[in-house]
Amino acid sequence: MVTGSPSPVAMFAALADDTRWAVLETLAQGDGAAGRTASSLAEALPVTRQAVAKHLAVLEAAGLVESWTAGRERRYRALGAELTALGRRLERIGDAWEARLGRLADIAERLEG
Amino acid sequence: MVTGSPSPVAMFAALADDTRWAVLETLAQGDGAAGRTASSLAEALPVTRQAVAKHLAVLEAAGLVESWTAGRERRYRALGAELTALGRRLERIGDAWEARLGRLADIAERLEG
DNA sequence: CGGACGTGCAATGAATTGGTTGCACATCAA
DNA sequence: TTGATGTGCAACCAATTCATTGCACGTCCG
Repeated sequence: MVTGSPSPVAMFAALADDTRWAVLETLAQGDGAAGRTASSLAEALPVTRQAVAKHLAVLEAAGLVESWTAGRERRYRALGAELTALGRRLERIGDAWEARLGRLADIAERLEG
Repeated sequence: MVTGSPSPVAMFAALADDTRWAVLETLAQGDGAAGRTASSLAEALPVTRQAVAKHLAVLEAAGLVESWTAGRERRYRALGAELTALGRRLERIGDAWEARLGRLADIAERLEG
């Protein structure tokens, strides 16, 4: 069953932890296409394999990571496109807030005048 | 004392809560320049004034909200520009991950060919 | 087959979080 | 001055989170 795209809030929660960022960045550094296992990641990080596995589960639930089975091991890769999409979303919201504040209007006026 | 710009992780933590988003959006809806008080926000939300005050403190520590004193009350306003900057940061990281994966190279090649 | 390796699940524990109530202090207005 | 209003701080509680250890199950290889 394909779970609908996760809520932004769930994504932010997934990104609100230093260890999780370390997992993500370690994951993104390697050869993405091949993927990496939780055990392999744990060797490069200061936490246990089980902790990494939990973080990967959170990240996958948030839609920021993808996983597949390869024999007796499970491989993961980072989904940069999802991060990019989330970033764009934030940008638009922030711009809307500033626009409402009337600042953009002032700037436009200044540019015209 | 001006605290250095808060860490992105702290910002994500601040954005990882539904009530906090409700606070932020209610704050951004009104006349931003005038600001709104915690009490005023609490009237429009299903939590107590103290809960709203705590959320505002978290948001301010994360650099997403600004506050100032006006007589006997404290007024807050949302800082959309900070949100926009955070969004851009996310975009760039996501793009870098995808680039490392070699997909952008493939796409470029396809566009050239 | 049988051992080694990789994974997943459950239980546990310390720390953090989101929310509440209660109270004390400051400020504006009648 | 006195009362009403708005804040801020502290104590407390339930729920969640991050990380650990221990164990059972599946899969590859000699």
